Amino acid sequence: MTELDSPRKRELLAAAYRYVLGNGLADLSLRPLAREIGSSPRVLLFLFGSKEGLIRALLAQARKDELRYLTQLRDGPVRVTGRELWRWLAAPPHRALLVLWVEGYARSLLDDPGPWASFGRDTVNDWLGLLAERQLADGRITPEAEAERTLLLAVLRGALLDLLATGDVDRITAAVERHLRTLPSD
Amino acid sequence: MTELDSPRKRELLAAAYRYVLGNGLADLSLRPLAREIGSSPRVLLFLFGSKEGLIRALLAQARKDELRYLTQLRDGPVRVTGRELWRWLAAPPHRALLVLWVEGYARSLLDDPGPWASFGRDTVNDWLGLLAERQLADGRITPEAEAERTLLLAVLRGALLDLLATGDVDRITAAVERHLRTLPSD
DNA sequence: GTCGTACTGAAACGGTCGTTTCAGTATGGC
DNA sequence: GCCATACTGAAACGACCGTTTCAGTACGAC
Repeated sequence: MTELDSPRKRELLAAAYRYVLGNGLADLSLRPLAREIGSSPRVLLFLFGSKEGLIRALLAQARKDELRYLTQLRDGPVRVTGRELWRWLAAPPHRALLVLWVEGYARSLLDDPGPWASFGRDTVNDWLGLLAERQLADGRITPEAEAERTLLLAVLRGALLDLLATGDVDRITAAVERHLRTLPSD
Repeated sequence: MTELDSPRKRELLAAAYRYVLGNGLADLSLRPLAREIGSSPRVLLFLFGSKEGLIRALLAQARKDELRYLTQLRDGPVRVTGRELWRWLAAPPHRALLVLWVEGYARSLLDDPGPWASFGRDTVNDWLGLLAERQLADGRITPEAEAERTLLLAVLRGALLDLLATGDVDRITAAVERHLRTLPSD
């Protein structure tokens, strides 16, 4: 029952992840993927058990990428954290990851059970948890803190959706900034 | 080149739309769909030209559903409009439509060209346009109005994402309300 | 009655899918 | 040398896909 990774598995997962960032998960199929990353359907199934197992591994990787960034954020007041989060979300190199994120999120709303099942809820909790820590560090444990962080998360997610569809960085950044100014700064 | 609808086409589109609201668009396939709505792949292709044509018609229907609601909103200050929009988004009967909406949005970020292509951008503009009208009616044409409506849209969309994944109506409604209170009320 | 338009059924076509079968190779420990 | 472990290639399997072919039926117009 061990799910431990072999070196080859890690290597192919990384390559598949790169492929998926460019091509999306929706129409992923083993033969084209394998061809592109120098492998074969046979090997992918051997290493990941099934296509579903591979997708699970890919989504876990996406969530890990996201979490790795979140946990390395410097401490600071919520307003500053929010600003840094938005800078990260709006950075062009992260575009592909975030499109993949939206795709996983959308699928998770309908595919229950399945490899996508808890993806949406999980990322909501990841982010809310991070923001809650920041609020605690600020000494803010008022009952309004939950609404505050839920709202900030909504602003960031909603702005991200807008950005991914329209690309209007300036318009959307101004809107995010408008909200950040209502937050405690220290 | 006429795209005019025949009665039978309208009828089958309505049935297919009902089916898709329950089953999602991602794995839609003609045979199961046709079986469920009492038709056949042959007829669907005859009427819609191709599967892509059918999907286009379904997405147009979803956007029409949404717009029909938006345009029948009573006039009023932005704060009230925002509150009514959230009430609509959070209403359980609209859940299926909104999940479909997210699915279309996600696909539109990657499927260019294709039936999904402009879905995301279109709905952003639908909503921003509506909010701009409300602001004008309030006599607000300040340069900050654009940031205000972009922010309100982000709040609503982000809150919707949260709601669809977690179902925590109370927590999220409190967050939305928190933002609405910062808006002009008359 | 004949014609055009709208719709339909059954079956097949070529293709892709995830997965399996069977047969390997390469490597390192003993 | 031997054996287990890790990985791989080629080919096939059965299922399902969107689409096409061919052959209709129903019906109102004239």
